[in-house]
Amino acid sequence: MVSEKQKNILNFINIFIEKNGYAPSVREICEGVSLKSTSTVQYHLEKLIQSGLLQKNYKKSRALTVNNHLSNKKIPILGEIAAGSLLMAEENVIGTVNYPDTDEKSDLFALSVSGDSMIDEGIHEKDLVIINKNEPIKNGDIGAFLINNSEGTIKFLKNIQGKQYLVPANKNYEKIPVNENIQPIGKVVSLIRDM
Amino acid sequence: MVSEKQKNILNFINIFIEKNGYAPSVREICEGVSLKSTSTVQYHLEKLIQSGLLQKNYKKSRALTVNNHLSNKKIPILGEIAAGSLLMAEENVIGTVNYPDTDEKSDLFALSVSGDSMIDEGIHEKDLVIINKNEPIKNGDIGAFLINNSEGTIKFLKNIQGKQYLVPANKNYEKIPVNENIQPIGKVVSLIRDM
DNA sequence: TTTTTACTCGAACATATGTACTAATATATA
DNA sequence: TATATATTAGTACATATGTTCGAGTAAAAA
Repeated sequence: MVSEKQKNILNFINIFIEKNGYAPSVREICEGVSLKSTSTVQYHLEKLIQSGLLQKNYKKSRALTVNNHLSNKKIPILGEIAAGSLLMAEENVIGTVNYPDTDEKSDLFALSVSGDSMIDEGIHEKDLVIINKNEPIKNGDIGAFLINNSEGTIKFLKNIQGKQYLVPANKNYEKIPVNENIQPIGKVVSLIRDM
Repeated sequence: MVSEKQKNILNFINIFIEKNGYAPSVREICEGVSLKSTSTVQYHLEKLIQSGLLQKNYKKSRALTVNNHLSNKKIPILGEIAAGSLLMAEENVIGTVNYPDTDEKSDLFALSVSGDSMIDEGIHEKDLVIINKNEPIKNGDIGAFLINNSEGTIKFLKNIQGKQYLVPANKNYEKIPVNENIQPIGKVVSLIRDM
């Protein structure tokens, strides 16, 4: 599907971006891969776009983006979960954190932990938990949940005598039966603590 | 030094790059920060370059690079600390982890936690602790130490009645007086747990 | 053989884009 | 008050750059 020349071009673009921090122009690609005509490069760029390996923006200079699937994602940190919505509205994003993720299907975000309901699991206040919205919360997992469309929380999901509960890791808190007021957000897949 | 407008522009450039994968043109910055003249943007860009916050390439389109000192480092994970040496010999590296680091002077590595001596501080077995060899361990800090040139451990460093001790966060373990057999390695600056 | 496909080139075009120059305004400083 | 500094705007220019078109070559397929 993609020829050697096209791989060559893609590689050149990758290296160029890594080195310079911005994409090469069509003419710079010409030089870089020993082609004399800009239209030849244009031709190959089209092929690469068709193959889904590259993205281009019509008439915009140096507006190439390589679809590197193994990249380090910048994921948003949400201050609190918006009432009535699981959407990550722009105004709720209080920062971003770099997180290495191999899985394209994952939909990650980070939450800053408030409270001590999971202290016995070593999840402290102000810890950053990474949540994957596309990973189901199974029995025994720690997940993020939205209660009454207003409050976000981190709890164990546990099946006790046929009923599901949100179980804290702190004896001072009660377990919460799962009902229609509780929406699962995603599984907690990682924890980051800065000291 | 840098005005609000300049911070505003830098922020816009950052967000733009993050969103699109390439830098904005001067005119796109105009729109983005509500300025009507390209020369005004040019003026502010010059200021930002003088401040060392931005890099530009003469006459090249969209060739802006932001000097984010917040780069993502790949740091080595050590399985165990080599006997008789604090050096990170290649053969001890069992992997790498991506970690966003602000400080260029820092010398970071990661250790996989073994044992439960710090469980009450929420540091679990198999957690990854990030250690900065160039950051001194102060009283009350959690640090990494090498005992008898053979065993690496994570403990509190605490000053008790004029003497220094390595203090575990687990009642089942005793505190260890600091003597010549104990070498400080570096401060524990972060913790990563995958679940 | 003819036809198709892949690749390349050259030249020209249109414009997106960086740059330069002048002027105006406001605010601070002497 | 006069002077300097910071900021903005408008206009125009030069060119860097993406795009288009036509044509040629070589190899593979029919």
